[in-house]
Amino acid sequence: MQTDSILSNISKHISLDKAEIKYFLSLLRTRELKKRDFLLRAEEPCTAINYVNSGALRAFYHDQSGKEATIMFAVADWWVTDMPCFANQIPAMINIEAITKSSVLQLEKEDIERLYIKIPKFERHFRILMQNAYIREQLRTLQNLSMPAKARYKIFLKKYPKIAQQVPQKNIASYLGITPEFLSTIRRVK
Amino acid sequence: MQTDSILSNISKHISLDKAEIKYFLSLLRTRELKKRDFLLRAEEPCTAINYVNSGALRAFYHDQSGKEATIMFAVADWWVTDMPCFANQIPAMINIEAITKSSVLQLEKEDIERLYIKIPKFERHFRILMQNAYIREQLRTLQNLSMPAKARYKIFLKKYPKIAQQVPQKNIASYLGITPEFLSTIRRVK
DNA sequence: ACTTCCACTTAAGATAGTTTAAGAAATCGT
DNA sequence: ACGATTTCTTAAACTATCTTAAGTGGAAGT
Repeated sequence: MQTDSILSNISKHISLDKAEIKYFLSLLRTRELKKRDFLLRAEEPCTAINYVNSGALRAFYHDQSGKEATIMFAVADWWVTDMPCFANQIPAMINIEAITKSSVLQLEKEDIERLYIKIPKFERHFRILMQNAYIREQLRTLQNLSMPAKARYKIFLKKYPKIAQQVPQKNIASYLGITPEFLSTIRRVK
Repeated sequence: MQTDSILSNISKHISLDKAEIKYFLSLLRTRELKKRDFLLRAEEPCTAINYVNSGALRAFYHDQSGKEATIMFAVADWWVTDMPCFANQIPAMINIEAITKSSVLQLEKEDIERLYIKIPKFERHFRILMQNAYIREQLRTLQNLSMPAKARYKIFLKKYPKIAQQVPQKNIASYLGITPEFLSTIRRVK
């Protein structure tokens, strides 16, 4: 199991001794995904939170009319799940699909709850992760409300240049909340 | 100082003994706001996180062109701050204004950091708050991307009926990301 | 090598939301 | 209780973004 990356992710916020590291790692399970495999499908139970070791994934919502809204991309060193459904143990609303061959480490809901009890420091780690996720989402809301699509696209390119190269245009369009056709016209006129 | 409400807010997630309660309360400072007073102004340092005892507040962003985007409302039993700026100790981007006469309890950044060290259980409390805030924002993003204004308005009314009654229409419009005029036409046709 | 499929582009017509302006209704200060 | 301000509504003209449709090029499958 590839564990260097996740341990360095965690050591950004808390420090663990050998026994704690061993216990933590014992809770993880590797999941390998080929391009276009689903890590999670809507309607299924969402039981795990996932750390991305390598590759790129996309979390998206499929509305009644079949239109897709991309909630987030996740590349190496990101955590991803359907948080509303993971937290409340209800069926997933969103899908998570591998855009490229990917490798993730999964931590099950029951195990993370045990982890919080056994090693309370992890509350801090995930408090900081949740705080950062909240901050990111809030800034995104702010941009969605106050900026036209073109400005949002430029910010996206600046903020996530790697992702912009790894994923198809139509996914970026659905992240920005516009159609692929309209993204195309935005791109035409620099 | 009114403390019943905040203690019951905290006891939803963690339990404190007498000494811990005493210490926690010693860190709080009451702030009374008249209607239209600002709890925080853009550009100023954002040093505190605020718990709303009573009243109603609105957090909003003012873009270059002077257009307002309402980030969130906060009524009794909500926590509010400019989280990006609070977390990173940079000048505030948003304003927080009292919509009605309000009373809040403030917890300073340095104090909350001390609190995390002295009573680590609070990491859990704020982990859950941050997680809920993240979930709320993510659902909002999803709605902003995949629904027209009218559907978003209906959801807003359903989710926050109290707020809908307490705040002016134009604020709701700026929360939804539309003009007050357009909100008016949406409301006309039930 | 050929076919099929999918991503991306372009363009025309349709719709959701904005802007401007004006009047009506509610609220505020004195 | 009054006038002054602010909020809400209505309507017309305008703009951003969507829908549909058609065409191009590249990737994948056989």
